[in-house]
Amino acid sequence: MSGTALLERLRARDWRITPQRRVIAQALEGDHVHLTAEEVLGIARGQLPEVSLATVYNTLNELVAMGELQPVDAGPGPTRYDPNVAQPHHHLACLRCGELHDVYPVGEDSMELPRSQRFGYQLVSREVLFQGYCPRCRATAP
Amino acid sequence: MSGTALLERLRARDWRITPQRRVIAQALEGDHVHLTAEEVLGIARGQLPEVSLATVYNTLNELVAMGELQPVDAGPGPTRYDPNVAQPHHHLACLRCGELHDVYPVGEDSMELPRSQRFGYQLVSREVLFQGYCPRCRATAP
DNA sequence: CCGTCGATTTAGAACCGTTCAAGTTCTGCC
DNA sequence: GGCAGAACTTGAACGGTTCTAAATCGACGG
Repeated sequence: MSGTALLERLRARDWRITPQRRVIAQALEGDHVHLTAEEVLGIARGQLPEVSLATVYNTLNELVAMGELQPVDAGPGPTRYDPNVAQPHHHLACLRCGELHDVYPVGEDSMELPRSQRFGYQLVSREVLFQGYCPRCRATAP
Repeated sequence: MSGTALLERLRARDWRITPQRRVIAQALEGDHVHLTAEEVLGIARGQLPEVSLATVYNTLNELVAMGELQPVDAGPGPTRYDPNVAQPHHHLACLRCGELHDVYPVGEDSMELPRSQRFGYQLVSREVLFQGYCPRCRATAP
């Protein structure tokens, strides 16, 4: 349920929308998308061939800083970026190929960190990551 | 509560214990230790100056593969290695400096992934990571 | 003992993902 | 048009990890 929600939110923030930023943001639209920087570059170049990798990284980092994108480090390989920041959810990752799914476990999420366990930290987020082997990887090797 | 439990477990597995592997395993002893590969190298070299970084990585990877060590990727910087694999626990990491603590939240841990959310994966582990800013980093900058 | 074979270690090069630096181009404003 | 600042590009640099080739070690059989 989005359309171009991301772009609209960025406009609402008075964020300067350049052609490069627009195609990068469009590449990220969607609720179950977990692209790497290189994949974003590939998609963006389909629309605007002269986009550079550095701009992709710059833009991704800005989106992360403004909370519109969540970086997910799971398993091997490059960071993946999750544009679904509205709905709280967890991730399921393949330890072998790095494939990533959104998951919504049942019956929990009272899980808070008691003050005695916070070590004086200012808490920002909680990440839950389930790890395993996807059917494909399970088939092609032990 | 350990002593040289790790080394003993490794012996029990018929794992060949060389001087290098021994000093590396000794560097990892402890329940609240979260060393990086470089830190392990430093400690190991205190006992055996000619240990190489490649051997540290080889050994760490073998320990991870046999389930005696858990790699923790949190925040920036290099992977940290957690020898506390007996007690299930979570982690609290500083987003700025990468400092890592073990935490034991209260009242939860029924959190299972229902079959309908497993996507055919063979599940191996669940990681919970709390992220924030440690008191020191909070003091020295916004 | 000696030679051989496989496992382990080493130094250094290679690799990958990401960031940085320097110069260029674009945008909006006067 | 001209200026200032932001954004972009290219390519080099960087940090962490893995790979490669060669040296070394240990166990075993002859």
